[in-house]
Amino acid sequence: MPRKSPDIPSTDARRARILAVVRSLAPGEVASYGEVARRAGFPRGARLAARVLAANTDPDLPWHRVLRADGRIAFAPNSRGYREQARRLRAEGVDVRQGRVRPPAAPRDLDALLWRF
DNA sequence: CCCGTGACTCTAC
DNA sequence: CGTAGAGCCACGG
Repeated sequence: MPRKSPDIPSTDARRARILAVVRSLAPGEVASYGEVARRAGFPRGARLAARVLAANTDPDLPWHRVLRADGRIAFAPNSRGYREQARRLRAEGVDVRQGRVRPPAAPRDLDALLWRF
């Protein structure tokens, strides 16, 4: 018999897609919860991504490469997870300052680029 | 079924 | 930079 809703992926399927994206992050590469969700196909699934990580048990999952949209670590400052995440990121050469990862600098000649039109 | 609770995000002040 | 509110999604009571 036909399935009830073939179009909307089950919660399990969503969880799997989210995990796949997180696992695809290379060492030293970081992404926000929202970005992870988007890559997995869920434009508004930031909270979903967070939930999936919170429930994860796989010790090999690179969960530490996922941060808030502004580059800050999501855990409460100085909490267990906070310190652990900062430690893991630095171990990969990521620059973490005040619980925050340096955002990519804008191109120096961005203005020239825009005004050249 | 309503309601509270997050490893969230965006927009307005 | 900081706070407040609203939207968002899955879960558990």
